[in-house]
Amino acid sequence: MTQAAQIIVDVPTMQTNRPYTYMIPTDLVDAVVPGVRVSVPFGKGDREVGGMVVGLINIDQDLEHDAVYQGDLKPITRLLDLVPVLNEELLALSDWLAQQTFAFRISTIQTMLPTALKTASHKWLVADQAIDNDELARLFDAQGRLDFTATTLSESQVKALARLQRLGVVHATYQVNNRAQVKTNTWVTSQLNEAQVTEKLASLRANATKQRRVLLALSRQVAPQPLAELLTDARLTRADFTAAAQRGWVKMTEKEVYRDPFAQSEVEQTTSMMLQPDQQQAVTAISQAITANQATTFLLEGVTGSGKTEVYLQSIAKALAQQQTALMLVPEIALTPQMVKRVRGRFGAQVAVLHSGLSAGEKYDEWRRIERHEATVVVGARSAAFAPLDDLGLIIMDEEHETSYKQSDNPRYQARDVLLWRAKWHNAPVILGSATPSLESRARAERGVYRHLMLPKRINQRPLPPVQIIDMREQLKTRQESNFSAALLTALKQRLERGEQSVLMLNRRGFSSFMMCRDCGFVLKCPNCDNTLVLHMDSHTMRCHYCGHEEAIPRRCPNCHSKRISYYGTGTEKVAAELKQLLPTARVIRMDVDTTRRKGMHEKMLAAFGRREADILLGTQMIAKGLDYPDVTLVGVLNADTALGLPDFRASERTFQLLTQVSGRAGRADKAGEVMIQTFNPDHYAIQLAQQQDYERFFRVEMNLRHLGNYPPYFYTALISASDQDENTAAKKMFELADWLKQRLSSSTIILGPTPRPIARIKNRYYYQIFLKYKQEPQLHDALMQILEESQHLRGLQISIDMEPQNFV
DNA sequence: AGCACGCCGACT
DNA sequence: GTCGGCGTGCTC
Repeated sequence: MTQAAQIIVDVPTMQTNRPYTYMIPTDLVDAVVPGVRVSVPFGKGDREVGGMVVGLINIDQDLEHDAVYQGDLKPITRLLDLVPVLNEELLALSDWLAQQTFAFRISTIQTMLPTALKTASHKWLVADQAIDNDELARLFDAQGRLDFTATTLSESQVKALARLQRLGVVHATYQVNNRAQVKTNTWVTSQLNEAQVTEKLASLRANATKQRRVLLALSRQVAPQPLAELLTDARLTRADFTAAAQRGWVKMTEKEVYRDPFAQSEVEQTTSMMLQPDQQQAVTAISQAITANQATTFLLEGVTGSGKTEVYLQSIAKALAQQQTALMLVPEIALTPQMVKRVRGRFGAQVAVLHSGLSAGEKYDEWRRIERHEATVVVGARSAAFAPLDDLGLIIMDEEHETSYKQSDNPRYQARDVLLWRAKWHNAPVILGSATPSLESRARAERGVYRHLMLPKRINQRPLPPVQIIDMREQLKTRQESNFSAALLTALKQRLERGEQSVLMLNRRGFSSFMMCRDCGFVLKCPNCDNTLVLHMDSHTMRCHYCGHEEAIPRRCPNCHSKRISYYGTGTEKVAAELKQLLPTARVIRMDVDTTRRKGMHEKMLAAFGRREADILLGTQMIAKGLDYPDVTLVGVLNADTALGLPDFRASERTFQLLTQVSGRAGRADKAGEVMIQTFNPDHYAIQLAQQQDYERFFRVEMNLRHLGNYPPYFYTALISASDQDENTAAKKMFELADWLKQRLSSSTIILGPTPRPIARIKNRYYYQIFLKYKQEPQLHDALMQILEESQHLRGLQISIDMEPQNFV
């Protein structure tokens, strides 16, 4: 019986998006199993590429089958893992996900693995003969090797090297690197007993101070100890112990350690809290599903402060009590230490955390703790949906309406769908929690697809803070171009006097500072992308957010040479400057993408605000989530409606969710809070209903509008985009495609477009898109697959497909 | 992706 | 004649 391996190679293209069959060398039989990474020769030049074993076949038995490749098989070169890094479940999930998102299988596999386990393939050129060209010869090192991947070479150099290769002067070798670095600590074990130490000490040369110190250190402790500890107190270096090891005094061993992202923070243990009747009902229903191993999906709808987290925690406890594991997703932004602390406070060291703030090494270590069953509860952002937990008993998605759960680039997956798939695999219930559920989820709850659980009351029984809407149109008539209405300013002053804190939110969605000429209306745009350049005060440049193009801030209008060109719109910097003028004594912390870019800054700033080192916290959307400070009695939204102008059918939903969420931030403890929303659209239903905190009404109104507009949740959506360097080619191809789709799909499907994308040109490529709305379209998957396959033959045209897109810009 | 094959124009 | 330009197709 001869076994061969089915391998997905790390070559992300349409043509190679299928398993390849490789021979298993005799010494690797038994070790090559599905889920291990390997290195294989691929293509004419036998360059080494990474690959993932996804299956084994018996070539003697299956020889007659058409499924088996009939040509000669190449052998696997090398094994990168001794133990599978993906289990059966995750391999199956990667397959399903590739289908769902029209991504390459290797891409979905890579997405599931921590960065440390992504292979990098490396190419070297080796000189076999002397190279007569001096310039080229200099590129090679003393061993006659040239790192082709790492060295930047000019085009002419590449060509010259290619000729040398053809002439047989040099040849190429390849290597697949395994980047997984296991961190180890050195431990020192003394090989001497007390008597021997004394004896050695006596016989030492008088000036052998280092040896003396080593022996003294050893005399203090016989048990093995970490080298680092020995080095702290005794003016010794690693070299001294290496020398001691050579003398046979000690034995040095490497012991694997985890990079612990919690290292510095000790958390206080907490215990279950008493539940309100609504909470109790929810926990009971969820517990029953956990016990019965039912893949029920619960929609847990509860206003801010209604105690959703306690329901999560007690449900997790239930799963753990059953010897099962639990997975909890939270939006990246909410993954502040506060949230992690709450989970860790209840479940201690068995909690693993996965989010983008961790280094590659830390993530890898957390991942291994999960994989080895040392961690049984995982809290993480979107990508943690793939945490390698076995035997899942419960899955939770907090703030399920958050758009960050959908990845915006390939593979464009929706974490919620991944969780529902895994729930089915494990027969485990899912909790989708939110104060303002997405219309999609809420509609499913309505139809009984999900079980609806409600937490309508706030735990402390205190009412939600009063919300006041301030009409900025009035404001504009009296005081010009200010970000602050008289009412908000008065309220801010009041808090200052009383020594209370305020939070100000600037809605940056659909909004940024750009340069506009006050005389001719000229707007500065990117020369590559036609996209408006955004003002960056930190670097004093105008920057394109799509291609990274940067240029100086213009002094005069490039169009009419007027000096009256200045920025338009509002960044937090500008607001902060205005605040300084209006309230010179107020201490302000400004929090936005620019000030929180550095790792850990986000937490630091929030902590400083929590310690009352500032009176006002000014920030973008990122401050809307998760903060809970007792002394905040005023929340102000400077511009509630910037998102409403966006060409996006979810604009109202997003605005409503944001305002509702931020309103919940005021007066959570014993002091009464107040919310002020500044807007130019005071009559808009999203703003009105957010003021009344009336999700139910909003749901009805919005559902009605979605129904009229044939939008989700009444219709499914898909976005096909195509780009080409030539605008006409892109447009022409897309019109053909739309026609073809019209023939192919049912008449109930609505095909919108093709239209140029809102930002039609990015990096000198022109974008066109087709938007599909459909109810039932069994043909759709095949049709889209066919489009992707056929686009391979169209040089230059790139097509991408986004199912249920979240962003249209 | 990256490599080879193959068919055309510009040279030693 | 050959060298090398890029368009085309394949990788177990």
